[in-house]
Amino acid sequence: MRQPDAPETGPPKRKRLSSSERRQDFINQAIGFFAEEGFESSTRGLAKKLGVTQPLLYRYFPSKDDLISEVYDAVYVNRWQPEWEPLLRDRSRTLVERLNTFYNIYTDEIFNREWLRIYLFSGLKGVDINRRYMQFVCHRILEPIIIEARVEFNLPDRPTRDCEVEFAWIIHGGIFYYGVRDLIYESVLSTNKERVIEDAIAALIAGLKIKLLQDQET
Amino acid sequence: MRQPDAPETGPPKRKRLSSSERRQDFINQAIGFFAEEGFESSTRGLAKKLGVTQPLLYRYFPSKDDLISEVYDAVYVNRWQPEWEPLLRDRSRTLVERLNTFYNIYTDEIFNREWLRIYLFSGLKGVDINRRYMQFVCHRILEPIIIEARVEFNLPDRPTRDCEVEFAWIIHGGIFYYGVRDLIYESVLSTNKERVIEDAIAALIAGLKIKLLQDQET
DNA sequence: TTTTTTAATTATCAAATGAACAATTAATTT
DNA sequence: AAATTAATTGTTCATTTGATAATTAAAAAA
Repeated sequence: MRQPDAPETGPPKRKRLSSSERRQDFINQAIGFFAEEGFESSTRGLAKKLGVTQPLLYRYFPSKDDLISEVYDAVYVNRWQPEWEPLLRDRSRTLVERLNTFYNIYTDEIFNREWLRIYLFSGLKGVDINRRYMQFVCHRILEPIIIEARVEFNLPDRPTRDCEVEFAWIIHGGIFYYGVRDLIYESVLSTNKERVIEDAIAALIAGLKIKLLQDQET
Repeated sequence: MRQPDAPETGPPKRKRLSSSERRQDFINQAIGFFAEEGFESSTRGLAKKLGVTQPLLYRYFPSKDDLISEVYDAVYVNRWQPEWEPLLRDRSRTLVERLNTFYNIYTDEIFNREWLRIYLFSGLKGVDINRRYMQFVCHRILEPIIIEARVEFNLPDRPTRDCEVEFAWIIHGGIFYYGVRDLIYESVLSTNKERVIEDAIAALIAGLKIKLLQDQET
């Protein structure tokens, strides 16, 4: 039912954005929508959340899958900051400092409901981009850490070993899972992220030291 | 089209199982089905996998949600073996031995596609049983570990601190995430589970030792 | 055997979904 | 004021979904 005497303020008229603005807005909000509801959810539901009609979606994306692809890109590709990489290799600082700094800003970026849920949903869907992201983590984070650790401990350079990377994965995965417990499962005891990361990094470096020295002998 | 001259073998007539047999079979197979397809998947798809008609499901379960509840019970409740608990507290063995034994048999049970995917799906769905399971892990695994560690290091008994439990969660979560990477994401470097667990436990004990001694001072 | 019970099927319903299109309306630019 | 185009309304069509009612047939009881 219409408001009887709606004055100049008027009802919310249709907003007309430029084609590119609208498109970007769709992608941004689609992230939030699919993160909450899962990728199986309807385009009608999405349109409702967007505050537009469902046919409009098809003016901007040929199909639902195309929209989802753009969501993946926005989450996986566009959120990694290139300046994070040299940070790990900055030998003017101790390894502990570097790792703490890195994991704090890295988790500042990915520890939010949206990112984590998109990650988990896409992982369960078995999409390829998920596997590629894990390789990315391996090459851009874990292997550099091991190389830097070897320098820190004055050990000769050599390729990383699988079990060394797996150990780094244990800590990295533990930190990641802390974020999941905090923001998805909402069952975390201490919300002092910095402290948790500090302890995890300490265990990572201590563990790596032992492992790298062991591996040295063989 | 019917087979023209089907002999005595006959077409597969409807199989009539006892009520309880059929019901149990439904639950067992539903675990595998929902683990693969997610809980949003149709009861028709499930019935097809079961080799029965879809309405038959509703003779055994009032609704889809009721069936899903039974799936949760079968996965979360019925797979924990009570004999695992005293194992952690058996002080006739060193802590390293106990933890390695425990995590090897524990992961033997939960590291399979079914269990892990049900866990991840239900976590995203936000169902309560997931949170309850995490509390279970906390009280039955992590806190006992910390208490046993304090004994191992000859420290006086006292209640566990949140940040100690969180540290144990980091390692536990890292191990869990190793299983996810292996069986869900299928991107693991070393499939030597025992070795990975061994390294993780070593880091857990070493990390706990430092933490517990630190916490002692304050 | 005949009767009774009940497991399982067939046939459906009402609502929701996804893809797609035509015609219309209205905000912005020229 | 005219041209452009963003966005809406309205609709179609084929599928899919959770769920129910009525029917059929296999096994157990008489």
